[in-house]
Amino acid sequence: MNPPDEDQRRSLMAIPWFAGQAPEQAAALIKAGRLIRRGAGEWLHGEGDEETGLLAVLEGRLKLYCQAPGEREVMIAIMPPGAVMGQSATFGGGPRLLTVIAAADSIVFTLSDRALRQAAADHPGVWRDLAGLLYLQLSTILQLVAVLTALPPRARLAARLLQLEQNLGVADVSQGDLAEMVGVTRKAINGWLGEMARKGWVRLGYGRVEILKPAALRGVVAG
Amino acid sequence: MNPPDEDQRRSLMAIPWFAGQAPEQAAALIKAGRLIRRGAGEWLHGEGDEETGLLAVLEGRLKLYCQAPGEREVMIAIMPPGAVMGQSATFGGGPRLLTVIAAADSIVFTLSDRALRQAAADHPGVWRDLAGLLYLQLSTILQLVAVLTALPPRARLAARLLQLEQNLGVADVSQGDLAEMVGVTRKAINGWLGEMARKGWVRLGYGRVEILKPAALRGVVAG
DNA sequence: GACCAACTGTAACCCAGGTGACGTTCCGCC
DNA sequence: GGCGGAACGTCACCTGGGTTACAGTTGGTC
Repeated sequence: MNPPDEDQRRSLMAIPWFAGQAPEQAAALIKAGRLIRRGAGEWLHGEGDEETGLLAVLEGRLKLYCQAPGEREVMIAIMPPGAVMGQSATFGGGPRLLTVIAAADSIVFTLSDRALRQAAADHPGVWRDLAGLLYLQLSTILQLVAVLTALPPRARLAARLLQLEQNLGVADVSQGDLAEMVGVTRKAINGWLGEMARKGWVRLGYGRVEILKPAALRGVVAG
Repeated sequence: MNPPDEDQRRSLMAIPWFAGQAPEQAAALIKAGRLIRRGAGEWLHGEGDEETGLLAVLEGRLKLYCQAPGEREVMIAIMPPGAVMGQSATFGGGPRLLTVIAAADSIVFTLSDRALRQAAADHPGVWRDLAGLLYLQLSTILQLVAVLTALPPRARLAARLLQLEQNLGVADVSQGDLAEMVGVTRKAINGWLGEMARKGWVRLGYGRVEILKPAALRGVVAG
């Protein structure tokens, strides 16, 4: 719950979304925000924080859960360091839409909507960049929707793996989490990953999947 | 391609998103926009228009298609009159993300990002309302993602029907379109709708589904 | 070093839904 | 009033993945 120190400011400035802004504006935003720490498995907010605003992962990893009808919660994404998210937990008066849980010990930069508005008073460009961020998120999720409706399960798995590795070569996910995200059972995931491993496309680890042949996965996605 | 006339301005002002804004601001936005007409089946843009901005349906009905990997296009939503959408067809340099096609003869209000920025110069509140709109869309699509990953196919169908009827009691969709949105074959849709019809939950028509017992559908969604 | 929790591998059975193809009914247009 | 295209209803076969339950591993913790 502290303002970022010098080191952390530098890390934040390196995040693409901030890096793309006018330097003074980014600095102002960073100054207005707060850092919070969460241990693995901890719930992100809930202490009366404003629940609408921005979220940026500095260290660790956040799991995003979304409320589905019938008491279910689905994990829809995992945010790695550097990811930025515009969030509005309560909008339109409905129940909480998004639940954010730390998957590992994490340091997260948060910026409430109020702080955002204040910063925007001095730097009107904030609004444009916020809109840009939201547009970007919209396209990401839209893409997700397309994948979910159009692709058969195995292709969905491949798409998810590619999305999770993000050129890192490794996706840090358990097969159980993958199953939840893809919307199938862990058994199915396990079987398909086994196939892929036999073909030499991936190497399986404990809570991780190493992608050896991304091109092959892309082939599966394309059908 | 004309500015809205008096009547149409009134219709636009009645759309919730505009209605929620400061009247002068909404008026300025409406004045800055353009109306376009499209016949059923026509492609919405493509004549070199700016492709980022706002879209509001005045009359008719728009189908939203999203590009999925492997040359596939999935219909993800149908916009009824009154729906507003922030769109950014090309963002991040990728290929076209969203394709908009008129499902019936339609009149659509469009507002380019440039016009939006100009209007925002006089009425800074525009940005806040735009962000609000985008947040709202984000939650809608997020909800869609949750439904798609967590729910079994029949529940997805029920959820879609409820979403499409919007308290009108009738969903104007063909079974083929439903199939595409739910991500199953038309045959499956046909069977399930048949079941529901036998139970008296819905009445089937040509290119339409009349919802008689929304509560029963909600039950299916909840599982 | 021992323990516990989380994660991974696997089995037999079953049913939902996909495939591909066909005839029929409905709507709008000429 | 007839025609063409779109939407609906149905068939037989078959694969894929769900279900449930258990055993073997890994890694972190005390």
